Amino acid sequence: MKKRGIPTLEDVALSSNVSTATVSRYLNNPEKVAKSTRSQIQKAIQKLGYTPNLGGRMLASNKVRMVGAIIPTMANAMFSNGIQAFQEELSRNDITLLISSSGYDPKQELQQMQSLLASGAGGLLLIGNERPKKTLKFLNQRNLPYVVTWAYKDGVEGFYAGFNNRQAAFDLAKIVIEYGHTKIAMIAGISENNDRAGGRIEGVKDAIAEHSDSVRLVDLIETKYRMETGGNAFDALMSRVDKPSVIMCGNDVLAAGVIMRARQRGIRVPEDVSVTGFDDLNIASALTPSLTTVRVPHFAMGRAAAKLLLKLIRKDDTAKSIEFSTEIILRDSLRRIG
Amino acid sequence: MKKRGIPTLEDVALSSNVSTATVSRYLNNPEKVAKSTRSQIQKAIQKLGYTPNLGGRMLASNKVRMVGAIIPTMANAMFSNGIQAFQEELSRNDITLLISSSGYDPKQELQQMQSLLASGAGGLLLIGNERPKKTLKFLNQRNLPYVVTWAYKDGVEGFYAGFNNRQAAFDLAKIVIEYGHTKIAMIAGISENNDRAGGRIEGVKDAIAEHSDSVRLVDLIETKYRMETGGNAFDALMSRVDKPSVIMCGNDVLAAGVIMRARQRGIRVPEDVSVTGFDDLNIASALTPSLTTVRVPHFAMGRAAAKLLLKLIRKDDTAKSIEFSTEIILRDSLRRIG
DNA sequence: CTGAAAGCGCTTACAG
DNA sequence: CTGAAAGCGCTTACAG
Repeated sequence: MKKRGIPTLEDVALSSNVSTATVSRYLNNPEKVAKSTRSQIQKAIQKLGYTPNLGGRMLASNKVRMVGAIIPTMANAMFSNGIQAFQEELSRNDITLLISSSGYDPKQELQQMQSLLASGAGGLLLIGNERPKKTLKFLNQRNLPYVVTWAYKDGVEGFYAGFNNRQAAFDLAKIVIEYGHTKIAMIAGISENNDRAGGRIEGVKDAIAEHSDSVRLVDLIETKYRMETGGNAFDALMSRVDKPSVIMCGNDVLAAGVIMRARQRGIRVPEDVSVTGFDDLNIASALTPSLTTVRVPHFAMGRAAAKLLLKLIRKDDTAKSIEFSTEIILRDSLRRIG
Repeated sequence: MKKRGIPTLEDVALSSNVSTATVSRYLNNPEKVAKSTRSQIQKAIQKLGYTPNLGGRMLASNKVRMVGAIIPTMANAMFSNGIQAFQEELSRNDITLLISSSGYDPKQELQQMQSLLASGAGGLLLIGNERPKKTLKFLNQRNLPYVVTWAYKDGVEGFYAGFNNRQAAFDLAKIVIEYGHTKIAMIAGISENNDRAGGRIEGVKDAIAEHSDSVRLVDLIETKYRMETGGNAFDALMSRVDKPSVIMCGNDVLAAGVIMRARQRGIRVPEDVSVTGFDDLNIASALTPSLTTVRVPHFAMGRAAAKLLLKLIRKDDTAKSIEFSTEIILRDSLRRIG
């Protein structure tokens, strides 16, 4: 027992009159050790209070014991449920989750990536598909298994457990148009470096383009996903001469901000203006009026992402991207007009 | 570059014409390396995409590089902001966060604890103060630094960065009583193994006890922190002959469920019944009516917890528990009566 | 079923 | 300011 008094594998070997190789075998593949030897070792471990040293293990073997996730933010509930499911699935496989946040900043994301790798991550969960060449090069160079979630792209290399933001927003916008709305405004997330926000904008534009004779995009404001900024954008929109009949929001947090601000201003939703969200967070059903939004299968997605990542780590050939479908949830904040 | 193609410190040394010792120094104490050497090494690291190997580092030195957090759940926004702040502060100190969730189950908490330690955690963030002897013994035996948050206890061993749930609930209940409410019902979280939920219940009871001649606790329902269970509890309360004039909820999620269900039932808040929450999540201000609640300084608390834990890890003598005060946020869901 | 030995990638006195 | 070398605790072919 060296300096720090912490018993090592060697101490166990000495104390049980076998080699370190045998103790190691006992620890990792007990069935490869004779029964009588097993109990000797077991006793020695008990007596010494031995616990394997992670550093030694990591260095000597190459097993993945941890994976990392980098999410834009833990504030708000946007990613909570997905990450919860991701972590639970990892835990079931005896893998620990390292987590960090990037604040929607690609530079920070790269930095966090490096730091997670340095912390032993043997795989990564990333949000969205848009990142600088430098980051991609790093990932590639390290040959690190990773899964992209919250987004989905067809026919592209890489592995996804996500959904098509553009399609989902398109579907919702089609319904909005079908409901008779011709003057659409959008309050979106900031699309730079954020393909989810960007995709949602594109989806709305696509739908409008299909009805370019009658429907138009009155205004588009990009802003941070916060209730307050959503409220501010709402004020800006409603002070236009050319007011929208519906405000499509890039997520539920923005929509909550809009609905709250509308109440403060005495503007009625949906009588004076309709509102839609995206995500179907808890908040969506709790708002007054309840929010028409897009339901994203956060939980299933997080879990699937973990399973996929695990397969990649194990070099399982059956690893395959999964696209989740989203669902339009019609509630009271969107009304038929015209 | 050995087999797996992952560059090692040696590769960097080779590529920059210095010894591994110097590269290591550059990594750990750049100021001990000549400027010109630094930039050589920097270039090589860039070129190779080198990231230090954790196993090697852990084995060679004894520095703490990761700490773990075990939170009851990541679903909902309850802990999100606190954990976000915690992680950011750790990141500033080059420490990675290992995270896991216990589902409010003490057995799982212990298991997660062991697994986080086996994953290299050199310190722990724990929520609340109530845990089985077995868990405490384990913590003690490992002599592991840990900080308790979301709770605070005076004159007890251990380190806290939290607040007094009982006092906070007491303060809110006093105001409720001052507003003229005499028939109080409470929908609380499940208090078994949850001192935060328990403390909030006690606080309300304390306040009622001070007015036992005029005020009483009509009913107390303990349930999971979910909107739906909150709604169900609301139904149960409003089907009583002896209806409460106010429903104090153990947190904002429950309160949101109550307000939503009330609307569905055609029961007006606060005209027919007042409602209060706890936490001041985003949702609180977005509800209609907006929710009277207790504001918890999640962000400051998470950050302080990280700083405290870091001090404990560094064996800094100035490490000291911090108690945060909470604030009553008066909004529309609570009205004066009588 | 077991052991001797090489090696995993890093840090750190120790010398210079 | 820099390098040679020992050593951290484990796993794993390879022999036997």
